[in-house]
Amino acid sequence: MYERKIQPNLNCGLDLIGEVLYGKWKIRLLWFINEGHQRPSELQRKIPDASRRVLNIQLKELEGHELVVRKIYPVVPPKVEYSLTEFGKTLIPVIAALGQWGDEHEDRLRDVILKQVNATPYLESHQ
Amino acid sequence: MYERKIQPNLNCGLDLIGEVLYGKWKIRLLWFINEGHQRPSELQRKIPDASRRVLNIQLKELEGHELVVRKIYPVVPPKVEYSLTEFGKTLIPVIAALGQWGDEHEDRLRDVILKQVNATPYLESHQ
DNA sequence: GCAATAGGGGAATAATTTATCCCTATGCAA
DNA sequence: TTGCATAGGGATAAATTATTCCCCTATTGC
Repeated sequence: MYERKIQPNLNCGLDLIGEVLYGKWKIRLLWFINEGHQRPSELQRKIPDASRRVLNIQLKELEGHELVVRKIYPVVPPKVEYSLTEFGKTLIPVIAALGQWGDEHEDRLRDVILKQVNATPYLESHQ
Repeated sequence: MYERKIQPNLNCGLDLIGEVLYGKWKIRLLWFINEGHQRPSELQRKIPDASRRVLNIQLKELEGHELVVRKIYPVVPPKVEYSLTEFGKTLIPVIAALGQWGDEHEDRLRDVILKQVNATPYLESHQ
């Protein structure tokens, strides 16, 4: 794993939640696990843009932060299931609030985001 | 500015809100601006761990996403004030929910975060 | 023996984000 | 005249995060 060089800020609630929620796919992982998609391969299918590797890494971090638990079934081929801990479940309403705000302002958000992204002239075929 | 090479995902509300809220200091900027700390130098004092530069950059992005507006007073020395747009204000309850969850679980969070951080043996004095 | 399956890990590299350093400009105070 | 406060930008380095590629486990079925 990567060795942090800059100590995290842990001053206020926002710092703290940031520490456990940052990571490109973490929120979605929590969401899908909550929806019942518990096996790694399932999660991967739900989040095809992420590589298998990152999902594993982020799941491990979520586990370390006690938001999910990993249950291993001693069968062959191996079977693993993730589920939310009680602690992790308390995050669901918060994530729901985030998603709801995003959904409510979907059009506007898409608009301003794309405006930013396209602000700098398109480069392409750089080689 | 940095030229994105990977297109952002804009599929669901969570993707969208992620795009505008990611950035180490953005949430806190929005929060403090909402609290009435509107001038850049004030924001810097409230967030001493961030460099002046990053705050400027992230404020600019927030402005580009139409969450804040920047008002310039033509005086010397220059005076600038940021404030939330109506759109930005709609985010405040969401941020409050994040902060509240963090505050409620403060002790436990600090605990699991530090456990993770210190999991890998302390390196230090590497040179 | 070999492929398929399901879940993971290591190393190297690419992408992205933050931090550092230094520079511009104005008017006022010491 | 030097220094300070205010606001901001460019270039570059460093830190962090994510992606890619390849390898390993063990069993069942051909």
